[in-house]
Amino acid sequence: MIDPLSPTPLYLQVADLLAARIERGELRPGNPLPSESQIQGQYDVARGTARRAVAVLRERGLVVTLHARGTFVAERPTT
Amino acid sequence: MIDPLSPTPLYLQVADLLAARIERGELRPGNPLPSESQIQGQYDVARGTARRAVAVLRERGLVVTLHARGTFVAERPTT
DNA sequence: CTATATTTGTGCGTATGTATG
DNA sequence: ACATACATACGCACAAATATA
Repeated sequence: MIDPLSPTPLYLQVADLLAARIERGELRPGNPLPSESQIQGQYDVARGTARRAVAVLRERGLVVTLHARGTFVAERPTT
Repeated sequence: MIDPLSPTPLYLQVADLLAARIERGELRPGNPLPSESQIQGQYDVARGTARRAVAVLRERGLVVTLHARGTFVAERPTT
């Protein structure tokens, strides 16, 4: 899954794993993403790394984050 | 403003720019300094460079840093 | 209304690795 | 060998907003 020795940064590896779950339809629009704390535990990374991974998905427009509520899979535009 | 080609290290250039803002009264005693992240963005340097710049100001007694709170312009001694 | 737990947001502290001059 | 500078990644502490008992 995650390779700490890979030249690919951990936060990118985590981001890609989460993105894959979304594209696979395992996480559907409106569904909550795992919390930072859960990502931390599931992938055994620091919270900062989990946060950065989610930030990548946000920049890609895949998810939307609400303060103190969570991060959710973005609704895809109707087109 | 900042010259990456200058023989003067970046962290010193940044420190001097911040010190100038303090001496100019633009940043007053008690006011928060820009965060490391903000310095990073404003001067387009790495976080380590921003940190080191702030460290210089701390050594000069211009600012005080509180863990997990921030860095603040030092209150000038009454003399 | 109060208290607690959860989750995101922010800021500093530290260590490691890489590259350059 | 050394100093500078970048990036990544770990951690701690606290604030702010939300949800729930």
